[in-house]
Amino acid sequence: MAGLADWYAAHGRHDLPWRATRDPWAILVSEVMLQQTQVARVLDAWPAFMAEFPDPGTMAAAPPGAVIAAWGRLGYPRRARRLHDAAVVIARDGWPEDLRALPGVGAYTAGAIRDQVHDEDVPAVDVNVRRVLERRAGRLLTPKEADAAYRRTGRPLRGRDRFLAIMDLGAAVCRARDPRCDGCPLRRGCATRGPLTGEVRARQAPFEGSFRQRRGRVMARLRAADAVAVGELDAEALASLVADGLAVVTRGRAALP
DNA sequence: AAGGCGGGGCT
DNA sequence: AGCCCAGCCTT
Repeated sequence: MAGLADWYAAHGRHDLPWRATRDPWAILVSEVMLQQTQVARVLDAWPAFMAEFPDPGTMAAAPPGAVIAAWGRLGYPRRARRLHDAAVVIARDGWPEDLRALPGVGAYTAGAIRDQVHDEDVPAVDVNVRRVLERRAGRLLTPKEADAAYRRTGRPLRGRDRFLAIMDLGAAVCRARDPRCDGCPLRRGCATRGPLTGEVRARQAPFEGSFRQRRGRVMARLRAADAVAVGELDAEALASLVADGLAVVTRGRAALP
């Protein structure tokens, strides 16, 4: 069986448009969009979004609401709000040494950007990478253990290629459901060769009828119009959006900030 | 450590 | 009718 490097060369997602650039802004946008959102949906949204906000200065000069509107139905609109906040920071101060100083950028996203932009070789463990590492190890891993396992995986790949190869393997082969172990380049040395016993994921409450759905409906109204009479909207959901900086209310009318 | 936060595609 | 998704932030 060929190694991970050969598998990645043949089966990696080399078609994804944000992989064709090393522009940190373009990659930051893609990573934030990809937080808890499938690749296929980001693929639909990223090009037009980048055309509207090609650099941090352009986004910083726009009101947050323009970014929230452009975010569309990607979900978790607070990501759009934080991305605008990040753009303001970058436009004013430049890129911080520690990317986690940017709103909406945590340990994973910071590592993913460093790997992809500068070809650094730092662990970036998302749900896909974690699944690969834990199944290979045969047990659940703490964050520190996962970082150590990451460094032992995929050699001689390093940096950007190591990150993307493990990521793609997790998405296409070492899948959450129905893993395709027969075609896995890491089969040799894998402890489980299948789902890990006790591999559980926090289950989310049903969306139908939820407060999240109510918030989403108000967001959709605000995206579609310049302003909406407060009386037409779900008051609790609107208050929650205002608290998150996703809506403003002036003189009885609600709008994007 | 746990809970909140969209929305859609796939089974 | 669930399951799962390139997480992050607050409590």
